[in-house]
Amino acid sequence: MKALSKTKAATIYEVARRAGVSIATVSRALRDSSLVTEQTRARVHAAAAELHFTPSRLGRSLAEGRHAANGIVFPDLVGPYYAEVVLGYEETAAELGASVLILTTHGRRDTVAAVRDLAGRVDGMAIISDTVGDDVVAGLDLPLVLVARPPVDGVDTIRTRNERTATELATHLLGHGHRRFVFLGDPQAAPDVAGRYAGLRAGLRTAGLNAPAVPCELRLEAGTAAAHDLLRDPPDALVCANDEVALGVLLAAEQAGLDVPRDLAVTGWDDLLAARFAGLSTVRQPIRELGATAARWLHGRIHERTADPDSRPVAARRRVLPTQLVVRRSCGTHPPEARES
Amino acid sequence: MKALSKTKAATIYEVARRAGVSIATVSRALRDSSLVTEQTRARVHAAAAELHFTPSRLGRSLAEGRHAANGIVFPDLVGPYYAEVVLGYEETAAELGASVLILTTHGRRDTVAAVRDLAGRVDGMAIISDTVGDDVVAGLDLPLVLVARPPVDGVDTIRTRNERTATELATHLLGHGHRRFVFLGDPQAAPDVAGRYAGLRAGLRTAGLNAPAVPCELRLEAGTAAAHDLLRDPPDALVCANDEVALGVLLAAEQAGLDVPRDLAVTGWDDLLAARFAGLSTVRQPIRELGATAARWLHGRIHERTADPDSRPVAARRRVLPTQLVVRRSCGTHPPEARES
DNA sequence: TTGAAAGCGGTACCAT
DNA sequence: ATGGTACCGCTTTCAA
Repeated sequence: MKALSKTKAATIYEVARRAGVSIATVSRALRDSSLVTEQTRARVHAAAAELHFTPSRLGRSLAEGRHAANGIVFPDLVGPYYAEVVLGYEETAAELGASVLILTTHGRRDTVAAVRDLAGRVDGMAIISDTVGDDVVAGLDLPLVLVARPPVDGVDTIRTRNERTATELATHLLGHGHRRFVFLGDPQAAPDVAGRYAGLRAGLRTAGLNAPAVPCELRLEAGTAAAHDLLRDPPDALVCANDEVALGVLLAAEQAGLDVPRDLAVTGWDDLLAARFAGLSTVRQPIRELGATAARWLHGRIHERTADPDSRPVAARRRVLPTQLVVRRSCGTHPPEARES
Repeated sequence: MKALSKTKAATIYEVARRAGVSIATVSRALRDSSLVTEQTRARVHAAAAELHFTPSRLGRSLAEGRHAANGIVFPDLVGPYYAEVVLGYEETAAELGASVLILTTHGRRDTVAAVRDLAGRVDGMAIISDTVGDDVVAGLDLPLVLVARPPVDGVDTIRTRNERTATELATHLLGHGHRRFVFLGDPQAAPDVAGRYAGLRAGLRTAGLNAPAVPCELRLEAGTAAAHDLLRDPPDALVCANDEVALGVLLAAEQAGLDVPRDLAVTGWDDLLAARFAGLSTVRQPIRELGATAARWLHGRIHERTADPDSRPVAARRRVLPTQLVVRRSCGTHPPEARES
């Protein structure tokens, strides 16, 4: 019969009694306040150590009026994309002394309630992509950073470049001689996708061309399924909303006995690890930096009022991080030196 | 001069005053206690709505003595592996009403302090892989689940099968006629890797063979670098600790002008998306289920004491989830029907 | 330098 | 059914 391992945690009162001082003094000593004698400081630390005392976060947060935690809301974590954003976010948040709470909205029943609940647990939060509507965002009463999502009045927003690079991509594909284009993805579904489609069309317009958009979920299987139909009468180039879709298309093309890029050019977006091995031409984004910047901005927003309550609020920030075309095999035949392995 | 958007949140006291009742009644009404008149219930709800009142999580948690949040500790989120675990974990935790706090230990200075801090913010936590030492685990005074990590006395542990499937893999490779093996990975670095190496050796032993282990980080670049040396005198088969390493090897082999699997067989572990496109033979694990189970167990542990304080603690649980060999091109030439695309 | 006490924002027991 | 009030565990002002 051993003693129970799950013992009740010691409180500041017990430490105080053991050290023979008041709780106020314990608090000061443990926070290295300069108003404590070295002697008492030592006594308190000793008592705390003996009792394995760790201040309760709840008590502390309640008294301080802050959580020392930030939230991040995203659709899911299936592709590497969001994982990378979260990683950059957590890393930077941790450096700045904030824990991170995550919330995925994908298969959730009441997203709005979940987001509101999260808002009650953090000092600020990042909202990625189209996870919650503008009205909800506007109604949240805490520092916010929008990531890869259309701006909302008065809220900081950070994105990666979609349109311009998509236009570049279009130009590149035109250079291969492709004329019949199809965009595979749903511009309605995500702002990023909308931007890519818009950029593609802008690029094609210069050649007097256009491309229909075939809605498609951002998953590999969806890409394969959509391709099965499209490949009966394949276009010259299939521009996919992201790499997962494009990889699905490659699979379907192989099954259909089509050669990429001879019979059909295919491009993606994100530069997943798999894209490299599939020889997929795609677009690379500084995803990690996206998350890191969000965390940094949030930290700034959270502390700016505290630091100087009289300072007028800084105007909402906007930033667009550059993206980069990655040319591989799948978009058309290139002279060897133009290719990247 | 508009009013500040960041207004101070309303408290239960203000709602009480506005509704003309006591805070006790507000609390009851909002939690749908049956001891409140329908009339007052309505009045309170109205007052709460007018003030946009949301109960403070801190106040609530402090009073209830629980966070309604779980933690999860993992090395990083670079590969898809941990992301998938976290995803399964968050999904299930959310269903069970718990928020999720994440903590990555990778580039962190004081891991132990960070883990202890996290412990103070949650009701229970999952610890993945070798992120913290046994002593620290044993010292944590809250419900815990160990994931993909050697058991610690009295703590629940869940893993995926390594040894047995690695032995299967060895047998399969021997069937291809391979005799000279090298294991690429550091058995010291992670318990999963150790298990895979042990299983491989067990399998080779049946043929009177052995395989040296060449330490290597679990990253693609590390695989490429390590392969550059090894490929001067290539073994028959290079068994890699995970897919990222194996993919790095494939890249190196291509650069060296070696054909896989003719000149060299290569295998990985994890079945990343990229593995499929690289034709890499590997092992698939129910990663998501790993995280989901951890969340479920944790929920059970957290609530078992509360539900029935007199119940004797359940013995530490152990579970090993099955894994599955995925045979593709890279391990050797197969008759077509034995292959999986 | 130290202590007493007033919050922080709720929950739930005990009366009425 | 409702109100008063004692916590929950800490920080911080105000006095001494």
